[in-house]
Amino acid sequence: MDRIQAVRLFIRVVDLGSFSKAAADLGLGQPSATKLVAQLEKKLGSRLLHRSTRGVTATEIGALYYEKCKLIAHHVDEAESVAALLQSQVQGGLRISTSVAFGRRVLVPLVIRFMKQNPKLQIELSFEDRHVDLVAQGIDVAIRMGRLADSTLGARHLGINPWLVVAAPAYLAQRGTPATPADLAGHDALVYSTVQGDARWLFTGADGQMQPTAVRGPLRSNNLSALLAAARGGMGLAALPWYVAHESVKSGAVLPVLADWQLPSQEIHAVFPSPRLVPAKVTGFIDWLQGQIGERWWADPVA
Amino acid sequence: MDRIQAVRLFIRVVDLGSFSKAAADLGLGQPSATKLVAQLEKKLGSRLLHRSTRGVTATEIGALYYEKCKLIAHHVDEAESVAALLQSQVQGGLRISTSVAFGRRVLVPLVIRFMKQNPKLQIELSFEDRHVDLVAQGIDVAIRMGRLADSTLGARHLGINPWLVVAAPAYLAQRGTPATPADLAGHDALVYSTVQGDARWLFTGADGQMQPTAVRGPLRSNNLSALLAAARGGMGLAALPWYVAHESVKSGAVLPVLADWQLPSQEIHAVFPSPRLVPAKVTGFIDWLQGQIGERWWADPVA
DNA sequence: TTCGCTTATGCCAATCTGGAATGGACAAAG
DNA sequence: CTTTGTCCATTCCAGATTGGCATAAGCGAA
Repeated sequence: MDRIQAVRLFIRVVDLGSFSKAAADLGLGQPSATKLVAQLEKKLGSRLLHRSTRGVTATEIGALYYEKCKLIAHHVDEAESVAALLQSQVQGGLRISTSVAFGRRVLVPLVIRFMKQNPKLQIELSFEDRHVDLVAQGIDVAIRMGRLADSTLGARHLGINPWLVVAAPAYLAQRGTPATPADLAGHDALVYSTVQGDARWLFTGADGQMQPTAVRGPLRSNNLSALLAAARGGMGLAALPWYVAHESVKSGAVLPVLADWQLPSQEIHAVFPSPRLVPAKVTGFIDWLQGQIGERWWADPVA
Repeated sequence: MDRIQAVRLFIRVVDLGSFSKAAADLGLGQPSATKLVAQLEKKLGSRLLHRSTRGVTATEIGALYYEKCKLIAHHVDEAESVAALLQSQVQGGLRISTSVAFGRRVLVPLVIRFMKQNPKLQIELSFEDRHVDLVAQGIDVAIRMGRLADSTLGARHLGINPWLVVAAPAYLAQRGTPATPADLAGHDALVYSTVQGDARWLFTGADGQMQPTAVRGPLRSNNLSALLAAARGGMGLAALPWYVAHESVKSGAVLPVLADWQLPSQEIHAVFPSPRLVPAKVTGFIDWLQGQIGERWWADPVA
């Protein structure tokens, strides 16, 4: 027995003065209405309606209870609309977690545009390269690179994050330009410790042949901007995401190396707690993000 | 699924931060709690709680909904207490229907005493000798004489209403005092049309022998006081309830006649709509009435 | 009278509930 | 590092409940 529906039914019965009409109004059978109100009365231990064969009228207690019921129904509607409001509109707080480099270079301009379109949204951007616990940290959505860990979290594929190897022209002039991964043995590598912690770059040739290549060099860092700066300074070769290197490549500060060899691309995912019943602000943000990220998003982040 | 209980459960879950504790608090199993809240969320289409293995915390929507839920629970409690209040205390309006003579002579002084003991009670006394429709007229309790009609109404036996035959001493001196019902043939009878519409008095002798006796006379009335007045005026013999005749008998204005012969006593009943779930004000009044009406109530109405 | 509309009730299949047991995950303690 | 304890989610099953159909009965209107 759903007592809230019973309350709603009772209100309609009093309004219409009839079980049958009220039942039809709420889309259930007349016997159900009779039984439901009878149960309500039993629970209250008090008769609410005077039954006659010609209709029903409220008793003294029933009339008072009717007023209270209208209050209850009103508050229930309000409570449901609270949820519906937050559910339907993109508003409230949205906590986003992202990796440092991707967030700083790609996500920040996108988020700023999204904020302008949704003034009611309060965004908190959290930069963390390690994978944080979404639930524990109260994160609504995290943008993550690479393969997803087995998890009960919800996820949406956003795009591909391609990588390349770059070096400064001065470095290449001095140390020569490698033509194959094997040539890297004699070169200095700038290693991104977070992803390439094992100091191996996995190249894929034009024939699809995978070729893991051990690298070593003077710098390891978990900060891609630092690696880019080092590469621009001629400190060695760096394997970087395109979105990090693109500007420097375009300006000529660094040159692509081993362009015929592919580094493994990372998948970009939006991850959020619980795949079911996701708030509209989260799905809205992710949907919008998908629309913004095109095929060559890394070439022009603020397209 | 009882949504009100679900709301109450949700409140406890948020308060205690645990499904298990809240379930134990409300006296149900932990799986039930999990399912109930899950259904609540499904109905709302929005996740209310962040689950972790260490406990639960409210989501943003859940926190807002929690506040609303406390309001709802408060109003529900209030509505139930409204019913309980009217149910437990004798207060509100009490509509009583009674026959004219019994009401005027017996019930009115009793009701006045009852009113003094229950100041919150608003009583409406309706005098009607015919049997009214309790539901249609909004009567809470009716005091009825005689055998009950087959009915779905609730009823309580209050006592016995004995009758007797009286006449004025002057009348008896002039016309003689009848010694047996058969003697009535030569007498004038004052007929109470409501009960004795067929002009027959049903005597029962000391041996238990029933003896219907046809009577006739100069006056028929549906008002017992009028018959008493006529009897006191020497107009004839009247069959009256003891409570009507008692005072006049005591003062000697009329004398009992055929004292060895019994007229059929009427049963006195309190009748009320619907035998189930009777409001406390009704049962309270009837209980009190039963305590007031003793064996010889008709001899001293304001005992 | 007959008709139409109302409420109350018995009955039955389908559904749903609620509890026990299990699994899995995590945190604190040893 | 392992153990232990706690907590949530899921599965499964018996039992209760629901909701609708059909029906009865009462009452007012035509």
